[in-house]
Amino acid sequence: MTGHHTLRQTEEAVGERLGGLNLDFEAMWAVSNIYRASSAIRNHLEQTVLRDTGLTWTGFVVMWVVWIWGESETRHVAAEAGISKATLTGVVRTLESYRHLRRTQHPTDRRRVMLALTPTGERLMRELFPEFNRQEAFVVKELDGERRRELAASLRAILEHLERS
Amino acid sequence: MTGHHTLRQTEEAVGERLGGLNLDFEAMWAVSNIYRASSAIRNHLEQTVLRDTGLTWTGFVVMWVVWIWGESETRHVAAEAGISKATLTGVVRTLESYRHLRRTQHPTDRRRVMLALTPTGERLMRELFPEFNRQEAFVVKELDGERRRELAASLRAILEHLERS
DNA sequence: CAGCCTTTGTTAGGAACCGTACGATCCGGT
DNA sequence: ACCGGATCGTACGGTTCCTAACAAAGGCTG
Repeated sequence: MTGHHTLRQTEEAVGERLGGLNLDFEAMWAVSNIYRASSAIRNHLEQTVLRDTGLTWTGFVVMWVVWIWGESETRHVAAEAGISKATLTGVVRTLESYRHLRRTQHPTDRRRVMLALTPTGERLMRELFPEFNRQEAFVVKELDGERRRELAASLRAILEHLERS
Repeated sequence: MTGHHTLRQTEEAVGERLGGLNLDFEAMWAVSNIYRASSAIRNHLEQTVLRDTGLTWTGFVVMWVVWIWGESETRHVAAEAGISKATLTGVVRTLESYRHLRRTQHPTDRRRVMLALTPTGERLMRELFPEFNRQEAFVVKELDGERRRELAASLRAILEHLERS
């Protein structure tokens, strides 16, 4: 699970290797730590909450989006889940085979496909999500409320900036 | 690229849908924003820096690790890059076919495989990385130095906490 | 030095993932 | 009504990514 090197050792190695170059190290560490943290968190949640559910990470995220928003068009779900439409097609096929999700008709546009949870899927999310949130809380346990809000706000600023560009 | 909903709309929908439950919303937004930001940043860097290089994101990360650390054993590279050994096998095969990377023998243990950049790979990283770093700086442009450091520090705390557990 | 346990990287199979191309459908102008 | 362009979800091909099973090599204990 944990790598051979600590984060501090990596930072030292980078300093030695790139010390001569004119780089923005603060940006570098902010960005690379976002990526590292994201991977580590995803791994943690997969190993704890999702381990025995038969759901993949992406499958869970898709279920979550449909749960929060209710019956939705596929393109919204794909955008919200952060995956492409093409990927969603495959994921939905898997979730449909588990009877967690069903595809329904758009009321007026016959090209579009809507997604909705089945009663089974609804029950699954109702059972799973509290545990998921407990593990989310575990992940940020070392940060007090103020730092959690600050973290979320900084990330939101990055997201909004990238969306605008 | 940008979803149909804004982050704020999502937060409202979650509030309506989950308002009744006893959840840690601050943890939830911190964690989900880490994941969203990570995806958005990876997309941005793929579209800008990596677009015309023939490198995938993971390929670049593997190259980066070998570049920083020098000749390394595969298991270290996999851990540092955040991928499994099995995945690394495939990625290395690709990078080897591009002549960016080569596999060498471990001095004493014949099971182990070492990875090193070729001169071509070395030159590629030297050319690519400054541009990569420029785009990293663009990503965090909206955050001042203090908030960048604070962001990196909070993420480091999360990473160290997860590593310990 | 023989037997067993551990550790190594690879392979195999399946899901996720993307860009691209496509057929189906919708819509605006005529 | 029709025809052009825009938009929809899906099929396809290729890569990434994982887990599980594996063979090869090392290391330990007797």
